[in-house]
Amino acid sequence: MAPKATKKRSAPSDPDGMFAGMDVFLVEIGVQPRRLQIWKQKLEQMGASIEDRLSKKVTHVFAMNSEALLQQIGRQRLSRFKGSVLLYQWLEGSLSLGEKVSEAPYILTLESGEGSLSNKSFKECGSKASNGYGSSDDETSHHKKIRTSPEDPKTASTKDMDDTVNIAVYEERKTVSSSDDLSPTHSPVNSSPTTPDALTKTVEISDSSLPYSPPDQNHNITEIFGKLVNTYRALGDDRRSFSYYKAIAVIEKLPFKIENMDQVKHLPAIGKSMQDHIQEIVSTGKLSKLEHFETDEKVRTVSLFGEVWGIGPATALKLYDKGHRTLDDLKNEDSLTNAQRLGLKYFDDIKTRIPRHEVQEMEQLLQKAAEEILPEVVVICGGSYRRGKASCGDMDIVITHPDGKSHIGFLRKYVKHLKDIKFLREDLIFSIHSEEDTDAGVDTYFGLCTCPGRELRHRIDLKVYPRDIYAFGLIAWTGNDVLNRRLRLLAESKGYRLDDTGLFPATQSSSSKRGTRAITSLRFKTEREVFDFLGFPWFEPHERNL
DNA sequence: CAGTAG
DNA sequence: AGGCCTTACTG
DNA sequence: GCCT
Repeated sequence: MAPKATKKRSAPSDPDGMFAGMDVFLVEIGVQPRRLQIWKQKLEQMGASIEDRLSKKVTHVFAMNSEALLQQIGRQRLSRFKGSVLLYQWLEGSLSLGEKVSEAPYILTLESGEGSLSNKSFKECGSKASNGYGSSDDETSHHKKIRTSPEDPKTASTKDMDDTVNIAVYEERKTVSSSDDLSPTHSPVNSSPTTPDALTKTVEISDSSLPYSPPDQNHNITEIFGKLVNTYRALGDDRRSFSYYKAIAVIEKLPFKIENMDQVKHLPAIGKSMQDHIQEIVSTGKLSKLEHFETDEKVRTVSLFGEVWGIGPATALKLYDKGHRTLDDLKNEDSLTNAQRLGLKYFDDIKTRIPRHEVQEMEQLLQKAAEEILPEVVVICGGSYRRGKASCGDMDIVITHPDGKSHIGFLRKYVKHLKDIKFLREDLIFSIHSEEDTDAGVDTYFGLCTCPGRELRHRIDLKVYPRDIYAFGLIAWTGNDVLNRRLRLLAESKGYRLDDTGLFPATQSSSSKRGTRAITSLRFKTEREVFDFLGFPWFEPHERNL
């Protein structure tokens, strides 16, 4: 019939997206073009439509600050506008949370000047490294637990470094096009031998061109909450830990410094307890609850023990109850497993972050060694390395083979060889699954390795994927965990289940029966195809530090 | 099976 | 009141 | 811990 269906939208907007029904007008003054483009794209993809002028249908106006707002629209026309006038931070907050946040804190008014006020101070705080609790931290990526140590003063500086590099990489992103998949020999995104000079320079640029950047005005609060995240995690209370983790994400996005409780009353993830805590921190500067934790010998000891690879909350508590108080004590404990003993022996080694250039060196070694055993094999270092970080807590190596079958049995030979050349030093876990039956099995090895010529132990994971589900493995092990979670939730909302082994139609029986492994994943060759299928905007690996 | 890891 | 991640190995 |  009527060919009215003009479906020419390249990026299919999702009518059920979180911005559905919104008609937005964007004040472009003071917005970095790239950032603007990203926002436009996301708005449209999540159901909003963008107007080029402030027409009647417009429901939302976004601006960087009140100056830009006035400059573009003018007081009169503005006073006639009945919709919401918000800071772009609302967008940021909603995107990072995956759902619309309350508009109240982001409302931009000319009278109160709240927006312009906070905007002023943006310049001062500039591009302060956004402290990444859990998520943006790269200790590990994936859909893992919340494991970080924001309180560790020793790692503080490296965090800053990480973010710095990200900004630098951001600049040269366009040039790096292929991030993907089945292309042997040539490594993906590693190329960023940024010099210190280049770094500082880039930072300065971004300082002036990103006047909004990460606010981080409530660092006092997020810092304390971050410590609670780790503490509860160490105690085995993952749920509670996660709550603080989510609260941090919300608070970090706020464009103002919290002073009275009304500003925080209706924020998502902030309930009664959080409000009380914020109240106490704002008025006293500290949180007695945390102080208590930090002086409690039991909590401190259990936390420490839990940092040993292989020791979790339960074991840590047992060890404490046995009377152990220091890591030295544990060395004489014979109930420890092999892996735990190794974790203990190389405790400091494993905690030592690996400079990017060393990871690069090892990745090349790994690629070369792999090809000697199996030509055409694809070896990519994922994790925080692939996301462009300046240093990495460990290495996540994702492997496949383009012919779809010769990956089988590869890992055994590979590991043996890597041991022969003294690259791999100690084993933690070795699980072979591909050699068995019909499984779309992933072979996995966890162990310790050393950089050539050195003795310092690093954690390394080797994972071999069948070609057909390789893209999923690559996505999952590149992370970060926030991105993975969003992908997973998006898939879920569209009736699928996503994990590192594939994308499956959501059959309810998927959880019921065990033997029914026959459910096969949808096939995608590249990461981008997966993103596209899910209707998720494409993120280059270095853009996945959410 | 509990505990742990990613 | 009950969900908030899933899956596989170690011992 | 928060949220439905």
